[in-house]
Amino acid sequence: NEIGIMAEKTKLWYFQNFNLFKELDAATLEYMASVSQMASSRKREVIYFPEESSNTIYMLKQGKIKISRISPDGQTMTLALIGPGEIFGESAILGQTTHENIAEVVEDATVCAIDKDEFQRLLARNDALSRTVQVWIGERMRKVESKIEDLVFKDARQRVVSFLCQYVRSFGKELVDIWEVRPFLTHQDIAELTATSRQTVNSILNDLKGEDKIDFSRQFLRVPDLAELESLS
Amino acid sequence: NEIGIMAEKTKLWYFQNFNLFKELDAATLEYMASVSQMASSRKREVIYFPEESSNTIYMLKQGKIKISRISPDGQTMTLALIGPGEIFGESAILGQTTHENIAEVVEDATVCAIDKDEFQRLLARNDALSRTVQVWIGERMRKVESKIEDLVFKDARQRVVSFLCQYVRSFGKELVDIWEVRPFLTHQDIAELTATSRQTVNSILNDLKGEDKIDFSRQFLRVPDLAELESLS
DNA sequence: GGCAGATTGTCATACCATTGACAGCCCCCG
DNA sequence: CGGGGGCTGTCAATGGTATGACAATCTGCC
Repeated sequence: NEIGIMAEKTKLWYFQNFNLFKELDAATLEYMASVSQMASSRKREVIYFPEESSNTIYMLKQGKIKISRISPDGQTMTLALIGPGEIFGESAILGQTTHENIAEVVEDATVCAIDKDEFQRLLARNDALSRTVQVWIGERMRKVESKIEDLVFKDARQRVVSFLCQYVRSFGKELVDIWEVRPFLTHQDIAELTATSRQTVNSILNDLKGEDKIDFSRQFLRVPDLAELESLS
Repeated sequence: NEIGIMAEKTKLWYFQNFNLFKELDAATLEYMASVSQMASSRKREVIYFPEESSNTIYMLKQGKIKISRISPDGQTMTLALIGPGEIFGESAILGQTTHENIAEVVEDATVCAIDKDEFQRLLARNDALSRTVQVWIGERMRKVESKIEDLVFKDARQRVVSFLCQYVRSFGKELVDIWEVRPFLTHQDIAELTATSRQTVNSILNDLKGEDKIDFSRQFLRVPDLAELESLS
């Protein structure tokens, strides 16, 4: 990893703008800045591997991270995409001693790392933070459960549509009634996120383009009517 | 629900034997007993429905509960089976205001209910409990993620086998090298737990019986060599 | 500016598992 | 003790999706 140690002030500034920590007092933020480490990673770098011991909590300042698993025979599935302002590696504070997932950078990232024991101590001392983290874990749980629901109840097309909507909502911008995200993912990435095959993603995407539900190139994805698209999932 | 209010002493005794609360001090246990309510429910009763507001944490003393979801067109899938000593309805402390799942009794149960705010207060005051609950949430997260893994990587047979192993390990007893659980579930139940169809479960189960990997009737399930069975999943 | 590697497009084939339909069985309840 | 509702067994038909193969296209890099 290409580690760049940042000045305390920069880190503090980052924390102040971290939406998860909005309600924390200045002293706590300063303390967090002092015990954490900030680093930059480029696309395709891996933050942690399965089996690695998990003793760090990560906070993503910018970029995108994907959390995935690989089966014994090499198939890959992606559990989640992490965006700016989100935490990952949370299994460390949830009693797991080793990682079961792989965290890989998909878009050049700035990541802040904090030791899990240090974080535990903060949690114990700070009720507001503790509550915030609880809610955030709940959010993660909700997402994972709804992923199961999608896998069981929906077919490939609905899963892809459902993913596109979430993707646009999480990472896109609304510009005069049209939602846009950039850069767009490869079909392979989407296949791993939706538990389908590359070829299936390709044909679904082109069908949707033919129906004018979406427009895309390798650089961007645009959705003229997000509500309409969501109704298809 | 057939509610039987129990004497404080009985409730206290229950908590002392609740494995999640092993490390708590006597005063905390007494307090919990005083603010909680114990009730009995019979098979097929529902503890909570989707959309219902979630403001209670439940602890299961005896029996079995299934946590499931129903799709708009009526298909059912089961996320988890809860056994004695486990908590459910945890979404309440994870910031969800309403339930998304349905909790249904599958084997006559004794359930202890505690208000979520009361529980939050306990968590804030008691670090040991807080940590215990964190770890337990982590365990739940691990199970849910591994359910996704099964759905994506494994075929129907492997999923059923994998479920049988978990089921036997969680709810069975080892008697002279043979594992046994009773009562056994219906094929429909297993289908909902493994995201397959009733007919598929039936044929897989009979195949396994033919290969002498398992033995079962409507009353029981026996596994002569659990390690061997596990190797098939 | 052009070439190599990655990505996208398209098709035919194969197959796992769902669906529906129906017969037989068990077990409980009247 | 007999009937009926739920559960189990079995089969044929169907279909959604994976897979493999290959061509066309793009993109970044030398």
